[in-house]
Amino acid sequence: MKKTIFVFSALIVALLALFQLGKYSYLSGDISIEVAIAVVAIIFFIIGVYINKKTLAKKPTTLPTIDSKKINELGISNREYEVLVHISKGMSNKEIAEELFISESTIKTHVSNLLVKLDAKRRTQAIQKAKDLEILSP
Amino acid sequence: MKKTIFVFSALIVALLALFQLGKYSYLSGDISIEVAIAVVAIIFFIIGVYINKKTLAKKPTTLPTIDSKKINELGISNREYEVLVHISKGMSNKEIAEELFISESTIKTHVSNLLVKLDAKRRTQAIQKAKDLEILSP
DNA sequence: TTACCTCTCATACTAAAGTACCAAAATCAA
DNA sequence: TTGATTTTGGTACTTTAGTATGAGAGGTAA
Repeated sequence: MKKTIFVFSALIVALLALFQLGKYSYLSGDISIEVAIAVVAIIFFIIGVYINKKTLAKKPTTLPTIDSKKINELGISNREYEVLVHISKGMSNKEIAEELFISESTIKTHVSNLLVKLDAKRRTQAIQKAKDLEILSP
Repeated sequence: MKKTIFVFSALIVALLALFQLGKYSYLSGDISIEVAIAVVAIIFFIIGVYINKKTLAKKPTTLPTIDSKKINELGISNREYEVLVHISKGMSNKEIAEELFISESTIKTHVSNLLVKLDAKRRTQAIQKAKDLEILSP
């Protein structure tokens, strides 16, 4: 909002400056009206494009939020979440174990706990539910 | 691209028209130069905003496209794809079999074929690859 | 220190998942 | 109708996944 006010203030100032330029060129005849208008047109066209780009750039609030509140609400621990992420990448328990330098048994424990906490019967279902709960990026 | 050319052509025409308007107002003195410039500024500002909105509106090419070309390229049949969709929902082979009114053996066959065609070792990996290939909605 | 939680690991078992190989219907294009 | 492809199904087997249970190590708050 503050930026918007600032930008429009700048626009007004620019307009006033151009008025003076217009009067000057009109009186002196140094600059043709065509050129002045063309310059004004180009400048404001660019300003229009720029402002809109700034505005729309922020707009995509299409929540790519990898929320952490629900993770705590579900009682999912750090390690468990880490395992969950690896599962969603399509890794096997063995591969995850090697990746995290712990035994496959431990992974199985984490997975079992995850399934309970996510109320899922399978790891594939856990992936789905986790994404629905926005604790995993789609 | 064609539209871009069209728009800029229109812009040029508009500029030329404004030149004439400028000359006319200059000669007749009916319209002050300040007003003319202000009008030009506003018009082109709006044009700039409009064009940019059009451009950026298409930009979010966040293809929610459930593409079908790659499905054929990978040699995935209709039934196999149907099974793939159910897998991505987190369903077990047995559940898919009941859903599609066919035996679990058949599902296993389809899944095996899918894994080969998607170059995956596990169903979870198949889900990931399928989404990367944009044959499954994220 | 006790109580509690997280992380770790193991064993033993059940249940899915996946592979390999084969083969009979069904579908479809030539 | 022939030939190719898809869909279906089975058996037998191997491999992951997942459950149940128990337990030790380390950190933390009461």
